[in-house]
Amino acid sequence: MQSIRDLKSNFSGPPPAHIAPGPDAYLQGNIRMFLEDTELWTTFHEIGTEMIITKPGRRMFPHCKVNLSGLIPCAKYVLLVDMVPEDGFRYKWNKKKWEVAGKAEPQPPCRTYLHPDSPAPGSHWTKQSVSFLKLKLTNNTLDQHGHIILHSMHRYHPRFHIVQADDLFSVRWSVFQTFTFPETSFTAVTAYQNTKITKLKIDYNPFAKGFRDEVHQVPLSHSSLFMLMPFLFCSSSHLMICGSSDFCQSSYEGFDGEDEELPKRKEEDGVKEERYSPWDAEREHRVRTDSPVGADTRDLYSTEQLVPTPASYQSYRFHEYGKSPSPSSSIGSSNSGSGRSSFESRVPDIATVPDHDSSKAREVGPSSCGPQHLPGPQDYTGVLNMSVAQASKPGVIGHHIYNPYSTEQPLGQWGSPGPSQYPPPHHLTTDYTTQAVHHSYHHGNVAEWSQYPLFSYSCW
DNA sequence: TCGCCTATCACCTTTGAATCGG
DNA sequence: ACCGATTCAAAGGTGATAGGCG
Repeated sequence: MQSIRDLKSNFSGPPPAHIAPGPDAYLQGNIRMFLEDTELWTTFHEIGTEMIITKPGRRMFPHCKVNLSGLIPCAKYVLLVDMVPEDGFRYKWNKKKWEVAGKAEPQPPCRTYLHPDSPAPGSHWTKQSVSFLKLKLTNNTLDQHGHIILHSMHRYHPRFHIVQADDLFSVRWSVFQTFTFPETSFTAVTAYQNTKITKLKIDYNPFAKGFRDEVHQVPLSHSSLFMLMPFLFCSSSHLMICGSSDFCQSSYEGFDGEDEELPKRKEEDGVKEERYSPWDAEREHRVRTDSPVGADTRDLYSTEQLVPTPASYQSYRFHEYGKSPSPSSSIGSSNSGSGRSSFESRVPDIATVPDHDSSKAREVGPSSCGPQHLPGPQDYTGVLNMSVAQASKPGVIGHHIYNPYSTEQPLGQWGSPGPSQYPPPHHLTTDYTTQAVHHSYHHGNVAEWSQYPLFSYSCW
């Protein structure tokens, strides 16, 4: 068993010379993405992460922060994040636990958050962690600020896309990779439902410091918590062995007690083996019973690169993603190195809020790759619309085209796709903690692009 | 009545400009 | 003139709360 810490050391930096592949090999699968603050995410996930959504937009906490490696230093990349519904349900908080409250509402306008540094050379993305701090969530379907629009009382998880592209013109022709982290799933709410989540937010979010109870104040600040990360990783690494769902299945009631110790004290328990999401049990149940999608339907890894985490998520991954409509399927693509799947596309509404961070990115000094020309703010609105038009031409079909969504599994997956819509689940290697599965995505069908709005407003 | 949403509030952190001293 | 450290105010993020709405 290998802990995430080990994995990090294994994967950080460029590949060793003796296995050093050519540039194409970089494209073929050496890109690694690691979620930072995994302990914090896991702490929330164990209880059932909730994210406040408001009309003006609310930041996430914890916020998404990732480390990247395996990028070509000289090549430019674009980083994107979108939010994928976990399932086709609406939930309600009933007596200290989440319950299904019916079918999900129609999908809100789909938006993708573009990291303000994009595009930037690989050296920029890899030299430091990449933060999506300023990503905001909103429930305002008429939002004009480029925030990601979600439905309250619905469950989502962020999906990270990295695209090798010199500019946003070429994003859609480029190979992209998608990463998800199971512990980042959350329920969008307009007001916190679980008081334990509220406590965690207050304890760990510096902006909420004013609400901390001085008597029971957290001894560890957010930052100091992660000073202990190596120890915490050691503890949690035990939990990676989670082959059977029975082992990991939990009773959510275990978290119901109001005065229960917060997970921040988990280091006291050292090797607490039963760490799980409160969703696990319910998911398992739903999969077997009332899931409208079907339990064993799709190849989750054909479209997303699930990143192993220190916690025990494996138990439900197959079930979860087997029924989850989020990732698209890719018939015949999958793990064959040359596999190029054919996708119908759904064009995301790419948007980001103006951010001074982008100016920081442009301050990146010249790298060994020679002068970098990080573009200033540009109006890509027309740019990408034009790209859509061009993409519709038959002549460009052969290009690698970015396609986070497919209509096989459109992002608006609220309709209940029949099980036959998805190929059988792909069988993973049993130990995927040692090597992440890589997939590149390519467009095959671009005709649909024009159906979807792209940059309905300019927010650069 | 209930569940959810929204506006407002006080408290806090973050950020950047202004100032000062070496 | 330059640079780094410090100070301070404005901007913005936070959960709590009361009230509105269907």
